[in-house]
Amino acid sequence: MPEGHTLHRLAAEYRQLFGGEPVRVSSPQGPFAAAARRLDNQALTSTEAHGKHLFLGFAAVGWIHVHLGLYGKVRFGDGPAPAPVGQLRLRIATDDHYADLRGPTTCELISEVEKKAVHQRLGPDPLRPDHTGDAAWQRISRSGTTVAALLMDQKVLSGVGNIYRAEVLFRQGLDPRMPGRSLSRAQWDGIWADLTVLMRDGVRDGWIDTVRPEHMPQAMGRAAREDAHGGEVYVYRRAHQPCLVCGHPVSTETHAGRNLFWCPACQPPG
DNA sequence: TGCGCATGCCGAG
DNA sequence: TCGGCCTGCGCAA
Repeated sequence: MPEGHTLHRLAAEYRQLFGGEPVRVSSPQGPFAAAARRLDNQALTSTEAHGKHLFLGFAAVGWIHVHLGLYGKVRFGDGPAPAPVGQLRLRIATDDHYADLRGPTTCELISEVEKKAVHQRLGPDPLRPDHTGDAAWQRISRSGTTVAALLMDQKVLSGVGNIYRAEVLFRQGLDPRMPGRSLSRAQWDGIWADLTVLMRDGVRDGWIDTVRPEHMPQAMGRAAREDAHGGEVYVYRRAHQPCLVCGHPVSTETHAGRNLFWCPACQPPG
């Protein structure tokens, strides 16, 4: 489930399992093998996430920059790592733990300067305490692009994917197709504040759960509501099903190549 | 068993 | 705006 909360969880888990100590680094297949040899037996000194980007810092060498894309996954395990199976891009291991990275869009060794350049092309991240929504507002308030597209533009705002986009706009009662420039400052502040809450919950829980208790269907047990994305949501992938608040069927359309979901009654135009 | 789709992103046109 | 891509899942056949 690679939206921003996933990467912040990964940064914390890599830090917890491997931080401060020398680690074995290997890349059994693929173009990262030479870089892995340079990192092998170096200490992992820091980890951080910005939006959907993960950075693993080795002070003596540089940073591993990871982007999971749509398919990438990290699996952590206890004990000595088993023999690698299949396409394994990056393994970090000690005698006690291992972490296997598969299928990422990006896994590269970069310098401090290159890392800065990545940060500079990303918008503020609601999960980073040192970020505010101001820079995003500067872009959004002057744009004729839809709010739906702006929220997914990582140069404007980082860490929000299709689920958080759909859910925050529902919770704020905003039509996803309204242009950024017709959003009020108060509405933007509401989006940013709500994203901060929702995404922090996502980091804490490991899944995206956005439905307020008063809207939770009584009949739904925990097992039943944990579907492909993990938690319970208002509109994401609930096309044609009744809105949990008003009962109107949830709408869907392809918008800029991605599936968009909203309730036309709770999120009216204008 | 194989198909289509998916929470992302890029480059070509 | 579209196709492509590194994977994994649910579903139909």
